[in-house]
Amino acid sequence: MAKLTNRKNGSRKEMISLAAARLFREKGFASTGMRDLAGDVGVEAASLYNHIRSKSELLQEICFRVANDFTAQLQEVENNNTLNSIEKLEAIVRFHVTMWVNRLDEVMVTNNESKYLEEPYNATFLNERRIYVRRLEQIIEEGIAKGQIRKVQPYSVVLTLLSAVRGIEFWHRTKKNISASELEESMIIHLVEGLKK
Amino acid sequence: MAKLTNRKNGSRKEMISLAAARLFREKGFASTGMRDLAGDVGVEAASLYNHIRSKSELLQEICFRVANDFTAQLQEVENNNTLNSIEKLEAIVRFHVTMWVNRLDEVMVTNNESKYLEEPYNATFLNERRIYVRRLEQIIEEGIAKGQIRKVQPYSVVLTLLSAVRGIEFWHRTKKNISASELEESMIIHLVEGLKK
DNA sequence: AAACAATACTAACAGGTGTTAGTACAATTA
DNA sequence: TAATTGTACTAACACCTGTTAGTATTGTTT
Repeated sequence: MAKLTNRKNGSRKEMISLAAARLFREKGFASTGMRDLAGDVGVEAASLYNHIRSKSELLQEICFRVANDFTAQLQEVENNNTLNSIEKLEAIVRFHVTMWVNRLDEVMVTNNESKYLEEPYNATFLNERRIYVRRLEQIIEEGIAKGQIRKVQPYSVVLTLLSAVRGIEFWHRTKKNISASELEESMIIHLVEGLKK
Repeated sequence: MAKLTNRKNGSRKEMISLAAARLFREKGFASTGMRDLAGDVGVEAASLYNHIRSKSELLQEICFRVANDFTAQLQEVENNNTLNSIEKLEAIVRFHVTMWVNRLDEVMVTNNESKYLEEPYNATFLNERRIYVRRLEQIIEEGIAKGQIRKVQPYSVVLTLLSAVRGIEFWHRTKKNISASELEESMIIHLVEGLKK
């Protein structure tokens, strides 16, 4: 029965994870009950435990899935030698905007609820984030050294870039005024253009 | 006994509110128990109710205190006719940075936990925020019309400005690399300078 | 000294929490 | 067909939640 069941199990678990991401975003991790989640999936709370190990596991999977996607894309950009430093930053910011636009639930949960990760996951997560920030700083430092980027405070610029896209959270509530691509272009101009030398 | 008691009561309540802000930020509103809060204040949970009406009331006071401070400062800037549009934006961003640096607990609670406000407070809060954003947009629109600001998407720029300062949250954990004033100058240059025509 | 108000305490409440045990049923595999 | 596996259910658990009632203690005001 292996394959069919695994497929079924997989899709069921995906449903649960998707519903969890939405609920964790809307109500917060701590305020989302297993009975809420079960209701959304259309099942009794106890039945969830045929598919997941715990509520915490759901949060772990969301946070590290998102973190891995960000890290993988950063790796790609770093390896792409056809891009100069500004173009690298632009590619990274565009990816962040895309993630916030297309995967709001997961990304917001990762940003706002990761503190509820149990140890050692929380420590691992914070460490990965620190390394991610450090790698972005290095791109900026390299750009400054090569004369492609203005003399700026790399750490401060990274913080600003990473946080600025969080504004997309509010855009999501009232999408009508401006399209996703307009938003993306506007943010690129505002955040990246000014770094050019 | 009115005055002395009120003073005592006031300071006791301030202590509770301060501890609440810190706990709400660290653990989140939902995960902060009245017994946690009481422990921090050095008292039994039930004793808190001699000073406050409910857990919700604590959140309300924090959120609206912060919201009022932001609104009051915006009012001042709007009324100051010696400032052009760029200078107005700069003053506003500087104030946001200062608030995030000096009153992190309250500001973060206001940003991250306001969704736990009970109705009608939640609706009122969201409405005030919408109006605040709208007023910032108007400053930008006016600056564009007067030729002081580049042609940008006002809404997108406001979202970016308001969210970018949230990066200060992470700076707070490791203040050592860069001072508050360096951070402020860096953010002003990155976020405001590029808007000049 | 008497009265009062503020504030702390203990005990208890009704309801909610994540999770486990045990069981029944359905579909798939041998 | 028989055995196996996945998945749903009900019932229950130990614990935690914000809050109230009732009471004792303290320090201040009349």
